[in-house]
This record gives sequence, structure tokens and C-alpha cells, in this order.
Amino acid sequence: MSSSAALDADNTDARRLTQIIPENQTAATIPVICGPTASGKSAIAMWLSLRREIVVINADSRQIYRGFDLGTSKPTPDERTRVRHCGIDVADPMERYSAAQWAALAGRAIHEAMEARRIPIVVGGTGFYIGALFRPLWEQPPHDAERRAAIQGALADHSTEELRRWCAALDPARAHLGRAQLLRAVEVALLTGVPLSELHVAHARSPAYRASYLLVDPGAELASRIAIRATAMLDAGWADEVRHLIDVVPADAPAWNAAGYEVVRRHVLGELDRSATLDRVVIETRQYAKRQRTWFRHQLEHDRVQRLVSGAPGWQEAVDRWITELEATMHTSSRESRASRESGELGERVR
RNA sequence: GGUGGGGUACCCAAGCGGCCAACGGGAGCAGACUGUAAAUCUGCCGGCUCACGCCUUCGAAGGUUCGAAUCCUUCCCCCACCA
Repeated sequence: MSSSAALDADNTDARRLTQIIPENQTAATIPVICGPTASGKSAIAMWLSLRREIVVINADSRQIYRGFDLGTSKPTPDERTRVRHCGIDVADPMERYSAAQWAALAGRAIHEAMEARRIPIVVGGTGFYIGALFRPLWEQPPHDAERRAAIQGALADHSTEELRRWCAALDPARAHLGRAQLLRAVEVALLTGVPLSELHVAHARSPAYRASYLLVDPGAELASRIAIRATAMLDAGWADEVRHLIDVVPADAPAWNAAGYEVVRRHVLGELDRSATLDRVVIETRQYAKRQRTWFRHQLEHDRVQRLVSGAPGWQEAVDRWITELEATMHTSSRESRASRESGELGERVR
């Protein structure tokens, strides 16, 4: 299949490819509200819901889990009654969810919303999920599940450095990454006989939608917002929620690794007092927010990003302008269709 | 007032004559990221410098020594116990 040159190249080729493709086809532009936790994304979405018929598509890798509510800042039942939300409570805490699953779900939800003449808005802080929607993961062919499980089992016990050495041999382009990525790279290379980074290029997929990002971030204020929110979550009974979850969810369930949950669990078990718990939760949340900022700073298609300082004077107008513009092109994203819209052909569909 | 323990970089903490700008941890900063992503990793982290390197640090001030965060003296401050 590919030359060894393709093997050595990192995935920038694949990325460039997927970015170019939408220019030539009619892919709708979907509004995306993203940014670090506690930046006020949901509030903006709720504000928008008062003005437009919207469907919120949640891009949050922890809010997908049933039962993990308070600590993940899930939209409240009331909010979910008022506005249709997708992507929440779709997985069992024991399930290992994936970006691909989410992207598929989101794709369907977007399609349905548009069919119903509602505006789908992707809202969330899981950059990787959002990326998987607008820069799809490679097309993974069906594989032998048993063999895969056997390989995973065999790899699980090895040290990170050992995995790094395997990876350097099997797929050098990925050998600098983290443990989770190394596990995946080695697993795929063993399973298919082809390096993952090569598969990325050979089986690249084109996106069904394009994005228009509203990157919200309150700037320096984020730290205090996180502290205030953490306090509120504890006051609202986060510990009680965790007390219950301890009884019904196994300790090794993927859902537990949401920021703060481990800390609150130790609080519930009496290992940490409330003050130490709060401190630690705030720190972990801040660190998470920092990683999100790094992601959004570098991984988004820069020319599709609009920044918004949450809470800044005039934010309503900015959001309104943003959504109005998108609304106009919602069902027509290519230049051709945009042109035809002006001739009145598609004008009604948009309204 | 007496006795003992202690004061180390943003915090905790090791070091107890040269290998010390000083182990380690935390916090912080920067970065990576194609099916675990609130995850998983990487780098930086006294100041100046691209760098060789230079400068200022281990409570304060003196002293001993070729050389001190490390030894001596005095002083200041904390903690524990005894009064």
C-alpha cells in the first residue's frame, strides 16, 4: 500500500486531506460552542435556546455516563426538559465509550435536527470528540474481536517504556505519545500488520459537516469560576451522589476517572476532610481546563474559530451575530448553494 | 526562665564540608494527541543567556577553611516539653 515515506510521515497528511475535502462538497456548517470547563458554554447554549429552535449536542466524554451528574456539571433535568440535549446519559459507567461512537451519535443527531428544521449546536469541552466529528477518525475495517481482546490482554501488563520500545519498532511515528496511545498503536499494528499512522492516511474519511467554532473562555477569571462551581457542587450533594455510586459502580469503571470523582470518593471514605477535598477538586479541574485550552489553542482549524470572552459586555450580540450568520447557511454550505440561496431557491428552507 | 527540636527555592521536603542552583513531591508554565481524551504522555520550572557561561540563593550577621546550605559564635523567629 503506502511507501515507507508515508510510514515515516506523521499524520499531517491525513489531516490536510480531510481539511481540503469539504471545500469541494456541500457540507453544512455546524455551530460549535467549545472551551474549557466552567467557561459558561452551557449558559450560552441555554441563552440561545430562548431565541432559536435548537438542539444541543453535548460533546462531553463524562456527561455521557449515567449516574455521574453533579461532578460532571450535567445540564439539569429542567434544562433538559426545556431544550433537547443529545449525548447525555448514553452509556453505562462500566462501558468504555469512544470518540468514534460519539461522532456517530452526533452525526445522527445533527442530521435529525436539520430534518426537523432545528439548529443543531455542538456544545462541549471534549476536543477529541469534536475533532472526531469534523475531522473523522480513519475508517476502521471490522476486526476479529477475540484476537483483539487477546492482544489487549497481552499488552496491558507491560510497562510504558516497554510499550514505547515496541511502538518505536512497529510504528515509530507514534512512539513519542502517551501510554494509551502506545497501547492502541501497538495493538493495531499487531492486529492488522500495518502501522496505525499508515492506516490514518490510507483510510482517511471525509467529514460530513464543517464546523464554526465559538471558543468561549473567561480568561483569568476561569480559576475563580472553577472554585465557585466546585463549592456549589459539593453543597449540592456531590458526596451523596458518590456515596451511592460507590455501591453500584465498580471501582474500575471508566466513568470514575472524571476529574474530582476520585477525590470525592476518598472524602466519602473519610480519607479527606471537606476542605482538602475542595482544594484538590479545584486543582484537578484547573489542570483539566488547562489541557483543554492547549487542545483548543492548537487542534482547531484556526480560520473557523471565533473567540468569545464569556461574560464580557456585548457577548449576547456577538453570539447572536454568530448564530444568525450560520443559520443563513445552515442547510447550504458550499459556495454554489449559498449562491443559489440568494436566488431564493433555498431561502424558505432556512426559515 | 530552662531543656530539646527546627528555620532550605511559590509550598512540602531531602541534603549536613567540595560531585549543590541544591534529591524528591506538590503547585505553576509550555507542548503532544486519529476509536480510554475530565484520559494518556513529554519538556521547563532562582535570575540573565540561543548556548558555553555568568550572577544571586539554603533565617540574619560575623568567623573557621583552598572551599560552607553543611563546622563555630552571636542574634532573630517557630515548635515541643519542663518551669
